[in-house]
Parts: sequence; C-alpha cells; structure tokens
Amino acid sequence: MQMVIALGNLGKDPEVRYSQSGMPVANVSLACSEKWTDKQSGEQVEKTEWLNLVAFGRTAEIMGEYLKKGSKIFIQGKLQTDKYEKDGQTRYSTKVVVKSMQMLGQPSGNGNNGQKHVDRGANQQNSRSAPQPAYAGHSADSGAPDFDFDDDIPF
Amino acid sequence: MQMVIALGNLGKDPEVRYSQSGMPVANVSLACSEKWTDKQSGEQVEKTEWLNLVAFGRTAEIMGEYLKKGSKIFIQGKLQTDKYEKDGQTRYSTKVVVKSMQMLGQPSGNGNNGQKHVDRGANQQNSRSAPQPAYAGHSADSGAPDFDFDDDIPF
Amino acid sequence: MQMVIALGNLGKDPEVRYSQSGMPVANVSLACSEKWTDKQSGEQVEKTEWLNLVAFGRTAEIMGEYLKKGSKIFIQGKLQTDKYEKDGQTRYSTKVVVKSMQMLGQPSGNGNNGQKHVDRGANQQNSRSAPQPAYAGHSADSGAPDFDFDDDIPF
Amino acid sequence: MQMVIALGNLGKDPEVRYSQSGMPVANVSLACSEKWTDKQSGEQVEKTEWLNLVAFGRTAEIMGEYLKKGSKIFIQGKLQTDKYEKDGQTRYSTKVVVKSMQMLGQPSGNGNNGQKHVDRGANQQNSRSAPQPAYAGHSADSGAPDFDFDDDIPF
DNA sequence: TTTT
DNA sequence: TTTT
Repeated sequence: MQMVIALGNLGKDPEVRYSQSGMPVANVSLACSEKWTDKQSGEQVEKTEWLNLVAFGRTAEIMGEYLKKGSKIFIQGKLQTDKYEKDGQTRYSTKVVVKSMQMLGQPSGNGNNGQKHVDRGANQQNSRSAPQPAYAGHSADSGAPDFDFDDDIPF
Repeated sequence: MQMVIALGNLGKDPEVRYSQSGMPVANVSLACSEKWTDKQSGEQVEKTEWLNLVAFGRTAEIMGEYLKKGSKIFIQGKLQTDKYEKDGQTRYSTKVVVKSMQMLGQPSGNGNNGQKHVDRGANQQNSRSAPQPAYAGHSADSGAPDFDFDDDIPF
Repeated sequence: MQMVIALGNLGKDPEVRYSQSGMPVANVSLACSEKWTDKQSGEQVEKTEWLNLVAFGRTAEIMGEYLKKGSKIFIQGKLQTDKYEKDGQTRYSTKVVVKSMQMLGQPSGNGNNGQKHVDRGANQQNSRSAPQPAYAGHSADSGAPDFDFDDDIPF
Repeated sequence: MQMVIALGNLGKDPEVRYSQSGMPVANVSLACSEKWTDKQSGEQVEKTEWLNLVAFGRTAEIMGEYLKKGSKIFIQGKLQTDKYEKDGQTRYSTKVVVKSMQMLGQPSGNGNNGQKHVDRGANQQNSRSAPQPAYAGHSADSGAPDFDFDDDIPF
C-alpha cells in the first residue's frame, strides 16, 4: 500500500486527451512549495517540488473544465513509475495517479480567463464527440464526491 | 476534507452486527502505540491511543471473518462525531469510519483461534440469512481492493 | 501510529492561552466540508464534520497571529482522546493535536480584524511576560518546515 | 505540501553510507503490493510498485541495524525528484525521503542474518569513526517519536 | 511551470 | 483492551 497526498498550484493549464476507448486523461504539473526558516542561518528558505499528476475519467474532465494555470488543488493518489525506452536506453518516469481531487481556489486572476475557458470548452467538445464515449460504464468515478472517502452509508 | 490513517492492533475481537437493511457493521477498537525516548530524561516512553473504528459492507464482513484480538491492521477512514443524549445530557462520540483496511498479520497465536472462528462463522450466517441481503446493490465497496486507491484504469 | 489530515475553515477565531510554563496553546474549531451528488437522487449533498484542534508552541502562536474565523487551513496531526469527569460521569473528548499547519487563505475580510489583532497581541504579551518563557528552548518547532511530526509536548 | 505514506517489504538489504559530514544515509527499495479481484474477470490481481527510499540520520542507522531483505515497514516521507546528467542527457530520479519509519516485522528468517549484521556493524563503526561525527548535534531526529516531519537535511 |  |  502506498499513497500520496499533495497540495499545490498548477504550473500550467491541464492537458486533457482521450484514450482510444474515449476515456478522458488529464496531465497536470503541480508545484508543491514549502517555506521555512533555516535553523542555522535564520533565513527564509523555499523549496518547490514538482509532481506530475495523471487523472482519468470524471476527475480528468473536471480538471479540464475547472482548473487552469495557478489553480490550487489538493489531491490524493498513488505513485506509479513507468519504464520506457528512449534512444536505446531504459528510463523511468514517476507520476502520481490521482484518485481524488479537491479544488481550493483559482489564482487571483489576470484577465484572459474567459478567453481560455471558451477555448477549452470548444476543444473538449470536439474531442469528446469524436471518439464517442465508449467511456460510459466507467462511472465508478463519475458523480463521485471529492474524496474516495465517500459512498455514504445510509443508516 | 479530512482523513485518518492508522496502524495498530485490535484490543479485542471485532463485533459484527447487521443493520435493518442487512448491511454488515463492524465495530473495532484499535490500539495505536508509539514509542520514543524522552529527550530530557532519556527514558523510553510509550503512549497508546485507542481508536473506535466502524466499518460497513464488505469491509465489515472481512473484519468479522479474518480479524481477532491482537490482529494488526492498517486503515484509512474519516472522523465522524455523533451527538447523542444520555441522562439528559448531550454527549459526543468520535469514531473513525473505515474506508479501507489492510491486514498486516495475526498475533503470534494463543491457542483458541479455531474455536473463535467457528463461533463467528456460525453467528454470521445466522444473522445474514435472516434479514436477507437487501444490502446487495451496495457493492460500491464489494470486490474492491484493499485501498480505495484502486479502480485500475485499463490503459 | 495514527494521523489525521484535514483541510477546512475556522468556525471562529482561534483561542490562544498559555500554559503554566509559558507555552502557547491554541484551540481551533475546524469545519471540514464535503460535497457530492447523491447517486440515487442526483441531488447535491453537503456534509460538514467539525474537528477540535489543539496546537502548541510556535504553531499555536502563528494560529493566534494569522488565523481568524473563516480562514482556510490544511493541518496534519494526531488524534487524542482525553478522559475527564463531569457531574460524576466519565466523559471523553477527542481532539486533533496539530503537528503542522499550512495557511490557505483568509476570508475576504469583514472589517474588525485590526481590532482583534490588537486584543490578542496584548493578551499574548501579558501572558508571556508573566510566567517567563520557561518555554524557551522548546523552539524545536519554531522555524520548522511545514511538516513536522515531532516535538512531544510535555503537558 | 506533499507527502507519501507507504507500507511494504524491502526488496533487499538496506544500503547505508555516510556523507562527508558523517551523516548516515540509507537507501532502501520498498515493494508495495496490492491485491484485488478484478470486477469484470473476477480474477485475483496483484500489482507491485517499487519505491526508492532514502533516509538520513538516526532513521538511516536504525534501518541499517534492524532491517533486512523482506522486512515489513511503514514509512512516511516526501517525494523528491533529482535531476542529473547521464550520457549527455537529462534524467530524473524520483525518491521518497523518509521522515519516519515504523518496523512491522522481520521475514521468518533464512540463516545468514547474523552474518550480515556483523558485517554491517563493522562498516558502520569504521565509517563513523573516520569522519568524526560533525553530524552530532543533528539529533533533532534521534530519540524522536515515530512520526516527525522535520529536520531538514542539509545536503 | 505555480502560489503565498 | 492491543502489540513490539
């Protein structure tokens, strides 16, 4: 068992693609920063760790629709290291597969949001109408609350 | 959003009941211990915190079938504080609603395990056959992996 | 081992007191909300769980100085259930002992903040100047990075 | 803020080295497995994710002294991705920097443990006596409780 | 590449 | 009330 939790800001707009079966897949770069004062020097230090997130299904769609560069989110997920070949050499890429996401606010705004939203909306519809949601039944995730900590027991 | 993770040992055998709709409900008392050496005295200190867990559905069944006093488990869940009246006074009871559970081993054994398992098996079947699993469709949980961190995406 | 992580908003301003040894102690009530759409009714549901937080040392001070009703924070901590007698009856109170805290934004502001800050500042100085910081060297926590599950508070 | 928690078994004995300042550094490969029954096929599936852990200070020493291939541990830590050049190409390596560790049991034993322990003991003493513990005072970690997200390692 |  |  292993899990990751992270709270940070998107380094850029999410990239949403669709798998062959029509499943939405979002890739997000998340900046997780920490500040503290060094015990010896007494100076403020800041360190940022960048996490590569990948989300699927409904979570991916929500990311595409509501998140943008600078958005603050909290996520829960799992580590996944993929092995691949490049230039004849074995390489590894570590990602966080997002299991649940919670939005914590948009950046204070810099003007061209409306613009972007329009663009994205268009793109999405195109992409989605094309491969035709074979993705349906995968609603294990859809309509789900923010956290996998959900399925509320009715008694 | 809030969540609890805990790793500890059962203080006693799980108690499994069934709701009116036939849903299994398990109550578990979990001892979470910590040891450290006090910085000043240099002495070993141990502190145990007892958590009241409650689990539902398949997780509750698994607890009833596989866990016993002393079993070590790892759980993930959420805090839930219930309000109730007792002797005309308002009281609060805080529990951890278990969302996923992972077994980490049984205690080194003390003899009367077989006994217990037989007893429990019997009880369970009785209870379950009675109210007839109206509980069915609640399989959001059933057949699930140890962790909500699951539904593996097929590509 | 057990831990809690939570993200929510303060239900009211933090209460900061000082222990006999001069250690700052903050009590905070945190509303952790969750929204989801019910799978059957399709309706939006919201549920809020209130957590009682207690923080010590530098973390407590920071809470007193920077947080107010409505502030959004992320915390990490541990469960602690205290037993006490009231009206001749045993009762239990469950709190989250905060180990680390991260501020996520203030409410949009409502005017009487300056007021509050002045009050608190005054209190703090009084309390602190009185018992004389026996609390000193306890700065294991001060200047610490965001996350630290450490310094065990001796009271 | 980001953190990782993981529970798994060591793929091999820990490797403990010492930094120039005399700080112990342990590298550990952790197998985190998950089992579940596939919802469609009904078959048991198992997937293992390998995490590269690195620990410092007292935690590293404890790993070297008490862990071996097969040991089960629970850890809490943070992701850290290092960038390096190899064959003129930029590569990334993602590790989990362990902040706290809890031992959950040794493998049932296969004979050559005594051997190994002797070896390691020897190594450690040599390494440590050589560069002379400039590492000393860094005992923020030593004698610490199980959980601590703190002392930032300066290298 | 983010944010406070 | 547990365990190491």
